[in-house]
Amino acid sequence: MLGKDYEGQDCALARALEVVGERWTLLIVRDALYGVRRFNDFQAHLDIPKAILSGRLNGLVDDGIVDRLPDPDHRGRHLYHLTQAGKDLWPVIHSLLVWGDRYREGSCRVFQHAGCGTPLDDRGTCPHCKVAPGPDDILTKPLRRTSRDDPVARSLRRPHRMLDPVPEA
Amino acid sequence: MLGKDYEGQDCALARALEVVGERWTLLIVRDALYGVRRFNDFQAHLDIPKAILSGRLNGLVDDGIVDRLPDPDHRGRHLYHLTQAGKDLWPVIHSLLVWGDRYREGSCRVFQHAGCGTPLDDRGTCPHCKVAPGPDDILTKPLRRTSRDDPVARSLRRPHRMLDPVPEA
DNA sequence: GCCGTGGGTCTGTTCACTGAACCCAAACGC
DNA sequence: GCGTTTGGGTTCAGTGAACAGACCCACGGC
Repeated sequence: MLGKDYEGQDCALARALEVVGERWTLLIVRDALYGVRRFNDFQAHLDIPKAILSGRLNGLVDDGIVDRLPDPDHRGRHLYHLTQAGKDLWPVIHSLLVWGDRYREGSCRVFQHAGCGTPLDDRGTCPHCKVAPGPDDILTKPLRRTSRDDPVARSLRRPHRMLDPVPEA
Repeated sequence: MLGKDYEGQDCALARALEVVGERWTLLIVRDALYGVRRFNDFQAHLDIPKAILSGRLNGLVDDGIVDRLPDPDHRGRHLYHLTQAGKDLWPVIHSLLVWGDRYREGSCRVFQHAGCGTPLDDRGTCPHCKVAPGPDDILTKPLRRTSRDDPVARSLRRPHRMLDPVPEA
């Protein structure tokens, strides 16, 4: 995107959008929250050109949203996983999911507090425990079968805890 | 943006980003929440090329985020104001503001519940009343002087209720 | 009539997104 | 050993969006 910055805007919103406002970036963060960690899995699940994915992951590493670690099972490969700053983007993703669910198309997933199983409300809080759990304390499961059929989509059909790594295909 | 859609993504997040994921769009919605309604005011406050602003406003009207009404004071001009779907983007804006505040730069504004004056917490709820007020029930005021000096920025230096129209320059 | 202003549209340049091709190192089949 | 596949990229040309600036038209003031 030409000029991804918003120089003149003295505003925290503009600063946040400079990091996550580019095309694909929030979808990558969403997948990372779902537990995707391998380059190939992102690519398979997002249908994103490799050059763009590579650039976005580098940018997210530079911006401190994601850490790049060597993959212990495969020399020369990497695992990308969210930093605390990345995990703290969950409220952003969740509020967009809620809005899209209400005004565009029904959601395909439900999110519930891992501690008690209660579905989260629109503000991301557990109505039972009165807390706003972070992603590592949330279970998600699909509401319906989606149209995708890649290895990541297949793993995500089973209920699982957010941030839990998706198994290798 | 070439291909603003995310066809293969069967997900409410992708649908939401198809509406508000383009450059400038969320900043326009932010200004609309602050009470900006005139084409010229958006342009002055955002430093956005007129062609882009025109395109974005048309897109937002098409997507049902904004209504275009004739300006009763100036024949031939329009006022853009948020629909309910647009006002419901407030949680998205707020969560991005909170994230940008924490990880990028300190916020320049504070938001408080109009009913009781209590500042909102990070989830957008009023800790005193235990409700999540909509934008028409929120007061905002600047925390510090910003670097901008256009007519809209000057009006926004005074505390005011969100969605209240900014006065004509 | 003339000028200034609001709200655009048009134009040419720059630059990001895209798919396809290419590359290299490691793992695998035999 | 050797050829092939796979992962994780980089490079390339084509396309279309973003941008600044020029232009345009309707209205109001004088």
